[in-house]
Amino acid sequence: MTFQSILDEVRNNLNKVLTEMSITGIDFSVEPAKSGFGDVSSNISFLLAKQLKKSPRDIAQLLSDNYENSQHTLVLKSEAHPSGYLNFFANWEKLNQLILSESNLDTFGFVELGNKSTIVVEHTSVNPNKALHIGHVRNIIIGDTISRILRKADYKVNVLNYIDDSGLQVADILVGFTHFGFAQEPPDGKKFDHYCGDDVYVKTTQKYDEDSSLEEIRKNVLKDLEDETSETAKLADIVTRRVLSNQLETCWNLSVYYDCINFESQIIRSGLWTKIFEKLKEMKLVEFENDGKNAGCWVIRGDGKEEDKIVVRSNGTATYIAKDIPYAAWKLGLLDDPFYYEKYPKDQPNSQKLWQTTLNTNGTKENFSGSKVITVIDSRQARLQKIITQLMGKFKSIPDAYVHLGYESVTLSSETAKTLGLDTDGKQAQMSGRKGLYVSADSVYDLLKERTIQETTKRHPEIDSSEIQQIAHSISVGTLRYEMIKQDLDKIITFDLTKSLSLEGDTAPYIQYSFARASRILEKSQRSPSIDIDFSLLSDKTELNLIKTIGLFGISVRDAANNLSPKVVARYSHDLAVSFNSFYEHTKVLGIGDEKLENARLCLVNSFKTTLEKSLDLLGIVAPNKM
RNA sequence: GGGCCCAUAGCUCAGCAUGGAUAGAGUGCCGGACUUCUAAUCCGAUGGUCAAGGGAUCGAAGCCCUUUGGGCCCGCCA
Repeated sequence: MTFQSILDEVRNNLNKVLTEMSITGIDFSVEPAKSGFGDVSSNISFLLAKQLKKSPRDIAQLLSDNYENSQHTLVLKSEAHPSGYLNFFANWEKLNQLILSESNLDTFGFVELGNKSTIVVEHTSVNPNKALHIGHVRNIIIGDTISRILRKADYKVNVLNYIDDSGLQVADILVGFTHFGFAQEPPDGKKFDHYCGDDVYVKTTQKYDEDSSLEEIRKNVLKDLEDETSETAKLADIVTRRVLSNQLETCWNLSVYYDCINFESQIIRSGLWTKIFEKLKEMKLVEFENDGKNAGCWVIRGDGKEEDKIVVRSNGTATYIAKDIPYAAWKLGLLDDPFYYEKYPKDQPNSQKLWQTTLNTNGTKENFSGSKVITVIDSRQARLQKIITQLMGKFKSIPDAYVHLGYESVTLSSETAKTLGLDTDGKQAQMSGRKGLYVSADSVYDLLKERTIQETTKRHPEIDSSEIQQIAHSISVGTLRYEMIKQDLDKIITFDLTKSLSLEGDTAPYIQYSFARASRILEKSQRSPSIDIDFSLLSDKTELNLIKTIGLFGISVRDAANNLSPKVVARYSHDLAVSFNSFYEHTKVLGIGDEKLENARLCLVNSFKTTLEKSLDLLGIVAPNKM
């Protein structure tokens, strides 16, 4: 695996050197060097200092001398740095060849971590009573990116979207339709999901605040939802599926795809809860309270000072968390699967098969469970997810079989909140579906698209409008996705409408632009680059740095997959673009009057282009050839 | 009252898992580079008590403890 090869060589040789010195059990690092310190660095001397009673500097020198005797192919020389680090310099002629030829393989960047094991990634799972807002976008982009990375890391990934079609939020819009006279058709071409969220949901919940007696209606509707033969349930089915269809359009537009859609109503009707409840009782994971404040309830004991969690109320009904438990167990394949599966009525744009659960026995049997499960939900649900994780840990012996991948929420900047009519006194504001305080995913996309169409048209007046549309789409999706993924999961994103339209600096367009530049060089060269070149011709600092960065792709993928950290790939893509832009500004490729050198550089440009394409693909971002 | 997360340049963030070299980007401000493979770019300058204090270590932005400031969670709601 490219740059990994030289790391492996160094590690092996250092181990041999240690063996010769009769030293064992040292867990030293071998990693890509910081710039200015050779190509590979090891901290080995620091770790030996105490044992050998010498300064790290002297040890580095000793190791370096011994290292010179070992067989090396990719390493040119070692060097003891006065700081104590042991640095290695690569034989770039060989490493160039290795990296550039491997980068042309389809499997470049593929890492063997999952060994083809199955892993479930659940994300999106937005209540089907509203359109996706910018906070949901963070969820779906994290989930989708993680799925793509895990596939590249040799996992078979099943992507699920859980639809809570029988919850309170759905009940609320049903109340709006059945009791407050909201028309079932949205006005003048408004998307149905937007209509439900912006109008029906917001205005219906407003009425509860004004008149608390309406709560009774709400409760009855919620109760009716559980009975599939009721008129309420039938209407709910029509409404939620229509909203879901609109939500999926938004997701698909952002290049987010799924394998299977699960409906909460079916989980309830399947009787899975009863089965898992019996199991929980058997395993004494739930206990019946005879007295105290939770008398008559079944509870899960809290950890330490934490409160007990009620799973079954004293009236015998199950609480919210009780719906999550069977679903989690189902995802892990711990229960006999009660579902049948049918094709979702619409095809996904990428033609990936999309299934949905059904209780109708006409469906087929499929398997969407996994030996591991990753559930992407924002960290406000950390407490409930912790309980689920602990329960699943009791059922399944594999460590970390159930992982809650949490992330901080997206808030609105005070300026953006102000445009929505909320004065926050300079503070950021939490979004709220009920209050109608949110920025929809579709509207952000539309604004970005408008902006990028303008920008692209200005730069390329010669391009026809359908191509402009396509380019603007790629840039808009890229920009939105990149903004949602480039920072760590535990950082709050303060969304600002104006700032989100920035297309410069650490953004997707910056990265995409470097791709377009490379494409144009290759296009103008009018030939396909050959790998049969003299690799020693690529010796300029910017060339070597670009090759090195290309070679680090696999290490990046592994790091991202191991740590479930999508931003690692975002940063890698950016680093790669920076390396290329620096190369581009300093080195000419075409028209330099030296065909061999031109060939070599074309080969490098081509490697860069295919590597960036693969890297961006993990982020769900497409780079246009022109922009 | 209990629990989780955050704090690094004016602003937004990397680096922290696995301690070691001159703590890096972007953005902003200032100054340069388009008759050149696309300036959505590049080069330079400016900018740091790594929130504070303590501890362990030869060595801390990173590990441990405490404190401060900010965000979130803790219903027989979902």
